[in-house]
Amino acid sequence: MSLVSLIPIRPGLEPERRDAARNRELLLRAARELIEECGADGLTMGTLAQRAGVGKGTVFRRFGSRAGLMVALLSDAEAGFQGRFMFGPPPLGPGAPPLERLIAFGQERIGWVLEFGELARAADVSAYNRFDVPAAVLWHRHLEMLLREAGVTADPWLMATSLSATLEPERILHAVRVHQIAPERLTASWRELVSRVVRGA
Amino acid sequence: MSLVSLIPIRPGLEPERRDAARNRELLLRAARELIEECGADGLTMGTLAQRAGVGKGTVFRRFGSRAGLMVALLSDAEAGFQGRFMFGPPPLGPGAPPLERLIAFGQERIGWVLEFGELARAADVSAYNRFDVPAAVLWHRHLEMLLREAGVTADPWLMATSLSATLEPERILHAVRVHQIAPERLTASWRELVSRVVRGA
DNA sequence: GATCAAAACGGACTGCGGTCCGCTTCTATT
DNA sequence: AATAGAAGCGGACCGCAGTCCGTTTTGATC
Repeated sequence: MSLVSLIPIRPGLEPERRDAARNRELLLRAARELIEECGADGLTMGTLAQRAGVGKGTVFRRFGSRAGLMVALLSDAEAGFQGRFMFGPPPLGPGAPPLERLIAFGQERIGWVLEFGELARAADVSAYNRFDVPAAVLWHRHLEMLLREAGVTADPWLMATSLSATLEPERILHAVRVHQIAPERLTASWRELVSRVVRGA
Repeated sequence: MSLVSLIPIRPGLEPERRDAARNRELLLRAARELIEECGADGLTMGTLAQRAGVGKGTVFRRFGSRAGLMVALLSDAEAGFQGRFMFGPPPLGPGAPPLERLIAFGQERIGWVLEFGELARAADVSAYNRFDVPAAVLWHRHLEMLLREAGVTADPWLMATSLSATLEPERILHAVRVHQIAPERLTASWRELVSRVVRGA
């Protein structure tokens, strides 16, 4: 049972009852407040319901799960990132050579993780379909495309998978927080990695 | 608070009271039975305690957490794997050129994941310190050493991290089970990846 | 404005992982 | 054999994510 299919994604076109819309706003606002106060890990669904003044069932009806809530909260940050690497100025956006774009992608993503990583981690939690969340699929496709453009013919799909794995929030946060790795060192290593993968093409 | 420090690891030398030893055996046996019957995801700590005929507190005293139990159950499989890549015959063990050993390591590990992956996934679960579990640290060090031997001077520690990320059970199982990727394709891609990383040295 | 089915609501409820702490069992010491 | 205190035990207990289902709200239709 796919997580995605359970969450009522709102493309903004289908009808939504007024009480539903009002409660969505109440919940998102309350969630942001609570995360501000207690951190993403400190947010519980019960507290959220209470703070928003709705029942717990309503929270789950809206977001499907705790992870779903986090995904919803992340969507702004994700949309910004997606916009930049798809339509923004080079070297992140189109226009630069693919290797440059790959390097910039990793650099940007590492910065993004450092800013929104805790949320992203909370959105990750569970099972397999973590990799099938729309945003993850998009990033993966983007990397795969850049690899192809850069002339990598050896299974770009799996290569993109490996590169994605390197950029996972869990690992990056662990490196920075536990092993005190400086972000610049992360980006330098990413540059090395993609350079070698592409150069070997 | 490190997970490791909470789990009473038994190097076999410290004393262990007879009742404790007996209960450890009861619990491990019961756990294997339950996993046989319900799968690793279907094992609950309460059921385990009941089946073993001990209290729930005892289970947690022994293994610290659900993840700790899974680690204990994995230890045999892990020990075998560790022995092979550290002391076994080439190309996995010492004697072969580092690139060969890197390739063999990934291949072996992919096979290992396909066999014990579900357990490993259950042992992973939680937080940051997932990467600081002894076995993970050992693998990481091994990869780092091989990279150094192969002449990779650009931040072998972080390169080893990227390679480890590629071999994570979650991703491999996802690729195989959801995306129907054949194991041979995984190993081929791994070979490409390490070859490029090393060749770029 | 009355009607009605569908949608949304809310909070009691379940099952889980994990903790706590008073009680029991061991073992080292004499 | 007696004893003392450390190590281990067990199950009631807690907080959490997620479910269920009787009740309420909504808005389209007449």
